[in-house]
Amino acid sequence: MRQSQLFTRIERNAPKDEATVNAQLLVRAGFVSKLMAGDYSYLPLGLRVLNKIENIVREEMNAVGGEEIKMPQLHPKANWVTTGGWDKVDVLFKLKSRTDKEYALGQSEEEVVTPLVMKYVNTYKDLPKAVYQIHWKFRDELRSKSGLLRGVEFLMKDMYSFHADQKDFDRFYEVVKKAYLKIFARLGLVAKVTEASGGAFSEKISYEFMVLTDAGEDDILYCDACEFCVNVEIAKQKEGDKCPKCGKGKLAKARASEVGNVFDLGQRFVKAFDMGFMNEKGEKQYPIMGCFGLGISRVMGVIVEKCNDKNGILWPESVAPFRVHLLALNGVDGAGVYNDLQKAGIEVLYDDRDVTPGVKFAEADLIGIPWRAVVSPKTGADVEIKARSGNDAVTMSVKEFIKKLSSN
RNA sequence: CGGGCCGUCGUAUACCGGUAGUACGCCUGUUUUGGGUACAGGUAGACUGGGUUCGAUUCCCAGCGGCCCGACCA
Repeated sequence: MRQSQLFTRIERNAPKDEATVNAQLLVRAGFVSKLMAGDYSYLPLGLRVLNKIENIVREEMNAVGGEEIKMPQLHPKANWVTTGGWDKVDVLFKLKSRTDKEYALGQSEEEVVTPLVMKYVNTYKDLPKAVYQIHWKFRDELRSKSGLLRGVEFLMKDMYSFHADQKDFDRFYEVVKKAYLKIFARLGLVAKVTEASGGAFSEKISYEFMVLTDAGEDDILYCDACEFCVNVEIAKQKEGDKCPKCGKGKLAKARASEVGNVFDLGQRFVKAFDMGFMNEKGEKQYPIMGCFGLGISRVMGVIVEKCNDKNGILWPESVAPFRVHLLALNGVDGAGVYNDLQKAGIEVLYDDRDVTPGVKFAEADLIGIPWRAVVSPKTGADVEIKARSGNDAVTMSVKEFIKKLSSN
């Protein structure tokens, strides 16, 4: 893409009403624009990042057998009354039609997915099933905050699974847990699997996937020797205590942001809708249901919180809006290099604007594309390459650069 | 929702009870050309509604909006 075509522009000053790093950098660089507190437009650069995160999640959900669907965001009141959520879920947005019919905006989709999937589940032979969607969620938060980290409208992957028995749910949980850890690794994040409360609708503990960052809203205790990690809201231990799991390590306290979670929903929802299946003996039984959430837009904010320096963002290659930022300096035409890179299947943002080199360098650092390629009177037919994360620039032919990128 | 702070060109800021200045941006021209080049000219602003006052962008009240802390976040 030619940068001159972007309708957005980089701001030199950070917006005064954004305090978190993710909001400041993403707004300044033109990835997102705030419509109101907790609600952002995703602009061309930002949407590319969001789509990349989404696709990584989609690949891994497909790999564990999830079937992608898209459910309505506008829900009839009746489904929420059936489960009791209409009165109990505080964050539920409720609205009325002009004929006084009442609706809810989806903040999670058990009320829709349960009757939907169970319509097709008649016997144990139809189980297990896992369906998911990647869709916008609405939550009537009392206070949105921290840029993309807590919005009233946010993009979430939510998968729902149905199992004939607890054992099968436990098996699937382990499968998804591995998939989640793989997803976060691909996104350049380290997530800790954290024991947490199951919330009002599940008596069991849930597991949260936490990324350590001061911009987060959760406090966790984690073992410095093993994988034990617990949300302080249910922790029986305190900072400095011995790890209850391995007995060797000590528990450290940290701030974290919840990027994913897993709930064992038990039979609550299927019972509420009275939707069961027939077991081998011909008896009616209710499945065990699981819910697996992953906040796509929040992940985007968390990545920026983790990957930045004083000059701007450093996107991991897997989610960067483009792989290469081509800067044409001092009147040199970079179109040839641009075409060569594109022909090689490399995503390029080509800064073809008529601005001074300093501006291009500064804005390239802010946008944070992993590779910077410069063509100028100095480089001749070659390109000068620098990683956003590094300090050293090297000059090579376009061919060599393409080779280098394809070997990475 | 409780508490705090705040609302001035597109962005960031300044001053002021007698209606606003600066920087960046943007437009025009010259200049410059490897880390936000320099100069000149131009463009553009007091959230809304009440009140006090001869006069309000400034003071007071309300509304709307934003940020932060807390609570909340099946």
